[in-house]
Amino acid sequence: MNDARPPQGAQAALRAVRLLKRFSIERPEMSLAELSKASGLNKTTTHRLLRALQSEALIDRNPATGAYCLGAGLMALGVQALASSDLRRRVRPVLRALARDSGETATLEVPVEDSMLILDEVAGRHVVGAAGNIGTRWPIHATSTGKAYLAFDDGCLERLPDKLSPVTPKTMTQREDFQAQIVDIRRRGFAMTVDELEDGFAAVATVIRGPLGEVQGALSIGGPTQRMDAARRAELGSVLCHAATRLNPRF
Amino acid sequence: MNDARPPQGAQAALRAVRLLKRFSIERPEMSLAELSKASGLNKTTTHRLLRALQSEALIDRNPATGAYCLGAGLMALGVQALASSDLRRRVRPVLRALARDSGETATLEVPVEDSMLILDEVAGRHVVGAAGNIGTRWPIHATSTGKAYLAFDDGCLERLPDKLSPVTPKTMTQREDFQAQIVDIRRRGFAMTVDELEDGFAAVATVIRGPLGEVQGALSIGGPTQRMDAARRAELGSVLCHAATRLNPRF
DNA sequence: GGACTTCGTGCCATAATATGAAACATTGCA
DNA sequence: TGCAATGTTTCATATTATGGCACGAAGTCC
Repeated sequence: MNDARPPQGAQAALRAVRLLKRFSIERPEMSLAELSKASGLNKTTTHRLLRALQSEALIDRNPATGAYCLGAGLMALGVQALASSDLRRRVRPVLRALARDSGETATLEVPVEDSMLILDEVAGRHVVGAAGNIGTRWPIHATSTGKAYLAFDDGCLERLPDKLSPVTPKTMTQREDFQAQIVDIRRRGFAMTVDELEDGFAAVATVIRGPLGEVQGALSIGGPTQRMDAARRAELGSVLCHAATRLNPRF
Repeated sequence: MNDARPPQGAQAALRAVRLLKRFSIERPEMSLAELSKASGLNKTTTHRLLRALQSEALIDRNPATGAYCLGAGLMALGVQALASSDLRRRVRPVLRALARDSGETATLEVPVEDSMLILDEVAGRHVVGAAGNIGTRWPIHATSTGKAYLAFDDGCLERLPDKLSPVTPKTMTQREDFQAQIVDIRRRGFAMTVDELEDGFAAVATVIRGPLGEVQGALSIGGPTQRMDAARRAELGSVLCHAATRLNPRF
């Protein structure tokens, strides 16, 4: 939906944002040199941008090591963003119902860059893989929600990186394979992954649409592959589509 | 702790960040003209920055109205920031214990700009005012945690805005009043507010220190003023100080 | 139904702004 | 003690961001 055309005349702002995005769970703290090298920016430039971000509390420093890390201001902005989106609030009760009725874990996800971000999650009855995964991001091509986006959101294919790295042996890595699946997904109304994101994990997903028919997010139900045979996937997929339809303000 | 010296040579980045901060709960969506006026930036400049932010998914647009709002990328960054700070993880069990033992609500807060941000919260036994306040921000001068910061974090006084607007009739609004309190707070080891943030609400708070003695955050216990007479406040304050000490890695 | 306002967007000359090489100050390591 | 790596500051340069202006579209008021 929201394509990202290459802007111009805001290089510094872009660079600053990209610096922030360099941080990850694996690397929550980075030195100036690391950041500079990783982002390809001059050391001085990096330093100046970081200083600016720090003055706005988006960047903090470990007082012991002097390393840079994400700051409290970002937490505030993130929470603000979460609170602002009424999507989460609207979908919350639906997630509960889905989790209750299916016994599996239900999630609400949106695309960010080339991955799917878990916005909200309600664990199912079965206590298997369910954990606080809110905020986790998975490759778009290895998730059921990602596939749903690819099938139903025009222009989402551009989000797919050129190189599709496999997460499990079953992960789809050829762009052509998607073309075939997309037809099925559109006809069926929902997407699925089986052992493609994690071995032993399967999920079904579909998209939520807004008043103008634009895609606002994706719902999924997922659980152990054993419990998710073809018949059950079809059943859950149908439940999912029904829920998504009721979330559409046009109905 | 982290003072914000005026940076230079990163104007564009700063302006972009400040645009993001213009959004609030009351105004989750704004038009270009509004943002431009509110931030004092030229319309063209505002537009260019917003475009850049949008391309990075920090800004999104309401497809129906075309209004700007905070984007999913910010949620991702915010969650990332929350996950990165091990502060929350470390303090979580302590909050639980505090809430359990006292029956009141315990929070973990950090300063952002001129307010205190609730990073985490565990509701007490009594179901009174406890709600999902994580992400809420309160004026630094009207909160117990804010006072604790003012007393124990050098240079935090600079965070105090010149004009201290009263939140309730009891809110302290004179800078001089703080000077007197700060001495008491330092000797006592914890700060308190009674009916200053909300009528009928009282709380005690103290700070958590890191390995170098630097202030990392603030803990609070709060509840209805009726239950929080002077004796109980002293008792809870003592409990709080004990908990804060145990959180210090030097012990 | 036409004149007017307000909105987002594109263009472009200007100079203010951000840039990066180099040098400096500190700290940790050999 | 010397070496290497770090974060930090300075400064001349031109790249980059700026904002005035103009355009098309959508909405509003007579």
